[in-house]
Amino acid sequence: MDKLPRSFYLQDTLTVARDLIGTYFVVQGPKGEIVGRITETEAYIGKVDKACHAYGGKVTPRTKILYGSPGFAYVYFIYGMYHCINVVTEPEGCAACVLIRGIDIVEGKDIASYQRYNCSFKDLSPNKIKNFTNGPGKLCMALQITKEQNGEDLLGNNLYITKNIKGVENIKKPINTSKRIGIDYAEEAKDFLWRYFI
DNA sequence: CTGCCGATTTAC
DNA sequence: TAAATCGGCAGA
Repeated sequence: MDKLPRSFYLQDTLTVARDLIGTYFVVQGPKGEIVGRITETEAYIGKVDKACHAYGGKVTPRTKILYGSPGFAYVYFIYGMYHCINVVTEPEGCAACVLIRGIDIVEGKDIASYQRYNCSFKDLSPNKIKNFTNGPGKLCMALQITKEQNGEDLLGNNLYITKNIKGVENIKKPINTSKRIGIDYAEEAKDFLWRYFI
């Protein structure tokens, strides 16, 4: 189990977004461990990106964490009912991050299922399984990630990412790119191919 | 303090 | 296609 080091998050944001695909997101929650293989990410880079919350150097209480050290969680509340989790990238002073948009749960399915649908995983319909954690708000619901986790160190013990987990082969699949989702207001930035997925 | 809007999800 | 639902932020 190699926890990704600080130097990983220090890299260029597009590199981090691409290389996070296929890694394992681990949450030690109150009810136990949940592990999900990352299948979809998006990059946000404040300096040049009108879709980023910290575009143009904007500093607010919410965006402050983005300017800090890499390898910390940026969790924000959206649409009055959902949370999204990002990992902060690049050196301190650069507001940039990677949004985790999709995972496949490989451990702790039942815990996640109760947190998302309030029932056992075995009782999920095919449709619910398909829509289990294939969106940023969905996966935060399943992993019970809220603003409690905002600012949490991803090199700590509660929340981290590993390259591999024991007993599970990290199969490399072709990584696709596309425009990012839900940012049509962002002018030229809406066309950046900063979404990565398998 | 007021008012608008959103890096979404779900049901119809 | 539209509703749900409220914190964040800009502007008065």
